[in-house]
Amino acid sequence: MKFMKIPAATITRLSIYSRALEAMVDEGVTVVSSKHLADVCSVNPAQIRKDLAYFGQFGVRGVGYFVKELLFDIKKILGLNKQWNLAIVGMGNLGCALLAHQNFAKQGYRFACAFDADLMKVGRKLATGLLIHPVDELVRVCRETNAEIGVICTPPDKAQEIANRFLEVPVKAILNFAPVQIQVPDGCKVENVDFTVKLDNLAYHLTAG
Amino acid sequence: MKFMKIPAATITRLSIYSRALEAMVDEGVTVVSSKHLADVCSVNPAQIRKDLAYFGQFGVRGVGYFVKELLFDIKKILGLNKQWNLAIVGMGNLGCALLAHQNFAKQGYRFACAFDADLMKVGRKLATGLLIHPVDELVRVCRETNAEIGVICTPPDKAQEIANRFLEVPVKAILNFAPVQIQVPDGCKVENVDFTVKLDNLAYHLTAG
DNA sequence: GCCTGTGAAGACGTTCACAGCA
DNA sequence: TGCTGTGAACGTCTTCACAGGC
Repeated sequence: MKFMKIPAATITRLSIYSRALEAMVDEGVTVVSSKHLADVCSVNPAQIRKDLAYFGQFGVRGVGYFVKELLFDIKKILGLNKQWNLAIVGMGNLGCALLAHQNFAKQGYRFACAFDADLMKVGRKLATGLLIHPVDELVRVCRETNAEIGVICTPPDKAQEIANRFLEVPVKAILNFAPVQIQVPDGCKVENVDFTVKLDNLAYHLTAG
Repeated sequence: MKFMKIPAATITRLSIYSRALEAMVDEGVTVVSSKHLADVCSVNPAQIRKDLAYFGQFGVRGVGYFVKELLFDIKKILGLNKQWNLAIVGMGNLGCALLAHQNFAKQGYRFACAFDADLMKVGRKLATGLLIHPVDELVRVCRETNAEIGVICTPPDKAQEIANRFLEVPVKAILNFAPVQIQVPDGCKVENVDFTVKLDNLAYHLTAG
């Protein structure tokens, strides 16, 4: 396949495929067809083949895909063959829950440093042994700990300011849990995680759909 | 505008517009143009006008939109002119953080009941005064408390089972925080909130550009 | 002049359908 | 025969460009 633009949705699906493949490895499944993987991931089989085709040829005609190999290849495509250092800002309920969450570590994400604006929280040590730094030290500590991805768990009115500090580091990828659209220049990528937006979708569905 | 299918993305954006409009109300802004709102929401102005056009005419030519009115209309479209009752399952770090989170209440979402499989947690009262019920009682308690939207914060291997119980109630909308694709019949809508997928997107961006 | 509302054009992503190969 | 890989067809969403109206 020629060089072509890869849809953002393809990357999202690759991530979902990898999750499903991991489960299959655990279950001892060794070979999977696009049809079977499609059923598990609730997508069209052709979609899976096309998604993979952007990056090469991974299957065997008449057979399917070898689960372990495909998982390895997808993780490599996504850049998950290394550990990523996260910097988290805002140690409220949500921030602390994220730190304690097991899934991150399992996927190769590691919290390298934590920050809060509240001086009552600064200096406190978290269960993981991580120290809470004041926001003022964000740039310095992020550089020292090689933070590559910023996680924003602050109230919405503080999110842009934190993003600006991340840009200064520079951190070029931000996971934003605050319900605002953050403005960043090209070269920095923001992903938003917004529960309320999802809930609103459900409310709309229940109301109109 | 004729009857036409409304893109899912439109609903998501309406939710984002409403957030921006709320901020504008707080700031005392009374009129906004599609251009201005577009800047704040990082979208194309024509997109906003088209999104709104699916539902009617809300603006004044040569002027723009009245902030308060537009906010009211969008909330009505989304079905946010009522309170929605949530049922949450899985009172781990994340589940508890969600319960404590302020944003839900502010948008008209209310936790009506909570569940956990761990019998050590069952019977405990949460800070909000909400009692943790055993999962066995899900169907009954959801019916009694008029739960309309189910929130799944369990480990992935339990998510489908919980979804099945929700379907029994029946709860026709599910917000799923577990990193698996849940299978549901038509008539039930699932929205997934998956941090790891978002992080994988960022990792890919940092790796491949 | 300015900004909304909207048909038409364009870009993009998904699905089909079949050729190619084990 | 069975399943992948892929160009072509299709459908959907977004953007343009301008008519309509304050």
